[in-house]
Amino acid sequence: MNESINITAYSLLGLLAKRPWSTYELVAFMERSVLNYILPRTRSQLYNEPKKLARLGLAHARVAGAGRKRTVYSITPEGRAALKAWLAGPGGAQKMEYLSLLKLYLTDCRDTTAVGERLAGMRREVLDTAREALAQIERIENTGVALEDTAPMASLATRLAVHHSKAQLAWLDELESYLADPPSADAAADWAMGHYRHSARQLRALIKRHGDT
Amino acid sequence: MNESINITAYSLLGLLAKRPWSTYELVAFMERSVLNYILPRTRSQLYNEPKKLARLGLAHARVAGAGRKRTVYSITPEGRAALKAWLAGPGGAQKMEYLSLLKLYLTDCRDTTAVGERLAGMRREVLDTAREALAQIERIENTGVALEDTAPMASLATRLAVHHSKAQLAWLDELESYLADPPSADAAADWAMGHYRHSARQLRALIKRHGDT
DNA sequence: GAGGTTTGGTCTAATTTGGACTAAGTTAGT
DNA sequence: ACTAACTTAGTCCAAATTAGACCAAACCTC
Repeated sequence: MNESINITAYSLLGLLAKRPWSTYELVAFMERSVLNYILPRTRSQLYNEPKKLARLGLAHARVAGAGRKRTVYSITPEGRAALKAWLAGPGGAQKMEYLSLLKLYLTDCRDTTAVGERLAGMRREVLDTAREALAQIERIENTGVALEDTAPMASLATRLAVHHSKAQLAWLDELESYLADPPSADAAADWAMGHYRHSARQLRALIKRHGDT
Repeated sequence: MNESINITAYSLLGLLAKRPWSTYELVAFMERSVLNYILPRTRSQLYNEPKKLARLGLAHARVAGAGRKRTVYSITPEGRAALKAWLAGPGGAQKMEYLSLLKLYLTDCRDTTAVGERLAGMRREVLDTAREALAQIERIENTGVALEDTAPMASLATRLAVHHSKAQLAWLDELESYLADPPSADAAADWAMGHYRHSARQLRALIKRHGDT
């Protein structure tokens, strides 16, 4: 019954290390800040984890309530210690799940109509993501950073989203050329091989240039 | 008790549409091909889903076994219909989870040692991912595409991984400049604002250039 | 013929999600 | 002053998913 503390709980603890938050604020921040990009979590979990932190003595819960219930959490010294230990530990590569790409992968590549539609849909999705990121930034610019997101780190994390959007759009542009000139049925294997060789070359160059360890 | 068919099951169905596979082959492919990048799933689920497909009549299971047990699945006409309907449906933006970045986000930005170590770790992770992708490509090049991964789509999906690695490394290079010249405590807010404005400008340009719908 | 590796899986607890549900305060219109 | 609609601030639970330990047969090597 030894409750263990998971990634979600640690990240909430990380926010509590900066100041006390009500659960609602924590949830709103996790959903609306760049954290939603780095660690998307459902509401129900976000509401559960602070309770666990309190049970474990890593945070202190105080029901501050004129009228409506509203629980405010603050970090304890034990919490700070646990957070510090966790932050010192190793990270982990990013994992992604990309349903549209999966569907593209599984559609018959000779069905150029379906492929074209999927590509258009993916472009829309990427642009929507970009627009959302932009809206987030504009919210921060209008209200002043300090309001929700004081750390310089947040602005750096946001830059990753920008680089990602750019990469994604560049890739989509590349794919458009597929539609413009799809390989014939018997040349498909060679065509794919050409792309693999191109990818391999680029990867080798990247590894060489950046990995002088 | 109406079993529903999930994304994992659909993607396995998509593979079965190409040819019959044994469960083991399906698992190996999901783990070692670019699908592991698009839809990472655990072994236990990958072993469970084909059974469900069989129960629902979307696939047909045949125990082909000289000696050892080995179940081979093939798609049924109902399976093909279900797959087609699913593929025609909408996709979904990519979701990611990036533990290292989360930790970077939560570390105190004035602790340049910790930040530096985290950045170095992230670079290692990205390079490892790139090396793995390269190894995958080389496996395909050596054995011939046809063996496991016949679709041209696979080579295009792989290109996304390349674009992603490139973007990630460019971002890391940008972050290095943080270490070289960290903002002073009282200039931190302005410094972050500068980055936000830069991001906003780039996002607006991207949206304008690519989103002429 | 002993030991290690690969093949081909099963099983379980714990985690996580998705989504329905509540209930109180707040705002806008009549 | 009354009420409808919306936002805030959550709870609850079944179902999906993961992590990872476990198992056993077949193969390879010495």
